[in-house]
Amino acid sequence: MGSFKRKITLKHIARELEVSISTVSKALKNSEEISTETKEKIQAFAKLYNYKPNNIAISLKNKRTKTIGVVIPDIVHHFFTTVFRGIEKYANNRGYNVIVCVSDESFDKEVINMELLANGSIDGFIMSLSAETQQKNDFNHLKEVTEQGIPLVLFDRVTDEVACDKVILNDKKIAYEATKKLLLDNRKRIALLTTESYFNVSEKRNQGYKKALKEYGIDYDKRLTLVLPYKGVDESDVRTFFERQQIDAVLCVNEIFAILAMSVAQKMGYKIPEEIAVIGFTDGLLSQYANPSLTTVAQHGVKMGEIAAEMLINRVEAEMESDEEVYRTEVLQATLIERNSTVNT
Amino acid sequence: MGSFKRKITLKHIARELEVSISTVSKALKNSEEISTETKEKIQAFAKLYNYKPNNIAISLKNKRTKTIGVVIPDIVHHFFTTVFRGIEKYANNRGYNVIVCVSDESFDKEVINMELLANGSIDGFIMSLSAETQQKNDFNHLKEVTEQGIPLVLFDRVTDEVACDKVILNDKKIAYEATKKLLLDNRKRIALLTTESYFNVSEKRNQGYKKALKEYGIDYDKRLTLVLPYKGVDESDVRTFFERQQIDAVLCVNEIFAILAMSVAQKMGYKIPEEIAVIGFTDGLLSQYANPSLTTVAQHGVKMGEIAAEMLINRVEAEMESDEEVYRTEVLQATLIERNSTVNT
DNA sequence: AGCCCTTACGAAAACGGTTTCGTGTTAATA
DNA sequence: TATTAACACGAAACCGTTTTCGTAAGGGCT
Repeated sequence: MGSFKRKITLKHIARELEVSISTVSKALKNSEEISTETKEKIQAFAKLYNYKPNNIAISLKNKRTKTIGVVIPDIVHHFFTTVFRGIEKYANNRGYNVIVCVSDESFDKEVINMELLANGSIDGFIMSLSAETQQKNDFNHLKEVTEQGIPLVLFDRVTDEVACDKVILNDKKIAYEATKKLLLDNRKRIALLTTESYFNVSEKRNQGYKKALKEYGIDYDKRLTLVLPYKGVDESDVRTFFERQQIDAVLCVNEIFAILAMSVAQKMGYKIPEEIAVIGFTDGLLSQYANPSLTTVAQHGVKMGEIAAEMLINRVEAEMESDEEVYRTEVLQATLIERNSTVNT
Repeated sequence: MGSFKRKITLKHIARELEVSISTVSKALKNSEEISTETKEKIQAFAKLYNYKPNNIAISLKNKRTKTIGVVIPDIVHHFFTTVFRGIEKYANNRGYNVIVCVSDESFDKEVINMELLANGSIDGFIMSLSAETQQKNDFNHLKEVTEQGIPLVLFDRVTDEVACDKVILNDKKIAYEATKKLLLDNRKRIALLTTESYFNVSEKRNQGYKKALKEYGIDYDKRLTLVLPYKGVDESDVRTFFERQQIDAVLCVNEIFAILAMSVAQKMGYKIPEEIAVIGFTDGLLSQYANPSLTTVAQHGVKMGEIAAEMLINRVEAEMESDEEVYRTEVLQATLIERNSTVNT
């Protein structure tokens, strides 16, 4: 049969009711200009046929799409989905839609996706840098976007090279505190499982770790730091590392490293937390359901997403392009959630 | 200061080069109609000023947005993100963008989101029903969408009430096989941890479970079935259940139930898999990193997403609305991944 | 010289709205 | 009765493209 109720437009209503398109438009907006009688007639008709204005046409007219583009490195990832949830929630409340692109940690995909969206599809970007982008240190695609006047908010994986609003975690401080907690528990040989230093968050966490050590008079021993790839970690690497070094605690820059460390330690016969304490980052399902449950740094992704969305939408709607090129960097306080992979002091 | 490189349009180019807009448009499309000389001039200029056609305008003209709407119940959820990844990957390859809405398991949010997107923003929907929608059994919002001629593909949580393409798992069969595996291992008292039966996937899995039992001459004992809420499970409920029933295996309809069952059983002193074997659904991080690692049903979310996207885009591009109202339901074969929560036979 | 056919381009409509401005009708006022 | 203001509506421009159709200019032909 084909479809019946094809979308109806102003033109259809106008023709049917023998008025002009402008009259219909005004009537539906309840304009004072139109007589009550006509308005009622038009509104009734519109309701009957379930008229809804075409978003695309409105976008074209207003040069506003009411949608924001989110570019993240990975979607199957607790922290990012959590941030996304915050973005989506806040954005929806303010009448915005969210369009997602996944860079897959690839520079090229990031560039392509952004170029695609930057041509009118969205009012602004919220993003977290891909691994490759951080490694290459090439941010021209971001700069181009901002130069075109498209607002941009960076979160978590940010860079100083681009002038825009940012939302980050106080990574250094919380890593410092986590390490301190281990030190207070009289741990002396604290290992650090981290990623390549071009990840600015890892770098910050490393700094916090070192700062705490220093404060407690312990020399940084680089043999206690294990650098792992961000994807596809090999368990045996962790095992070798644990065999070579004597260790009584581990600080990990993410959840997977933590669970892995714990698992390997357990297989080697260590008791957790008695013999080896473990602290991770990201309070995901893994941390909650691990055995023992993981002490971890909660990154408050939802909150971060909400803030990012708020900053972006405010920027978008401050249209008068107030030339207020004063960008803010919002720093969120992470919190340490103590569970059973560390002893409770 | 403000921004320099504001987006340039055909009109700008036309004015600058003193030609008409149509000439510019044609030149940029390399039309034969335009002289080589003029084309080169225009193309050079366009390149110099980094001209990119405005997506919104093109969408309005073509009545095609090249974006698809995805509505899922939850984003912080391994299976859904996995499907999303498949959708995104396939869609991007065919030049489509993806806009996501999360229904949060709420009927109202699902309706609102769909209405918002159905007004021209997208070319078609891919979705999985929210819990509430399944419970209410109200699918008018879906029907309206399809009646408007907007293609729709349902995945995983589907319904017979709506005529459209679907992608599902052979839930019954795989649950049957999982149960059979436990039975072959000589387990006699197999518990089932499931959700309310209005979740059609749970219902199917329950059926598979029962079928296997029957086949092995074991009467279905409803006391061995524990129905849990889909969100916010209370660990003590599981414990009480385990205390009341003697059990030697558990089949769980999702990963969280499985990890929980395992954790409670361990706390009660049971050895896994020797005394109690556990099988879950969804091969996520939890299953992989659990201790012992979880035998689980891999749902092949990426594949499912790809298929859904393919079906949708084909439908969208078959424009001639060939009236071919022949809808397909693609059934994916799930596979059982055997790990250490069951004994290897 | 007159005709016709290319060639190379422009005008205008269309997509579906919003909005400014103009105008015919009626009623109130001088 | 003539002037004017209020009222109710329509015409048209505009957002940025695409595309159809029309046409001026120029060349080749008889």
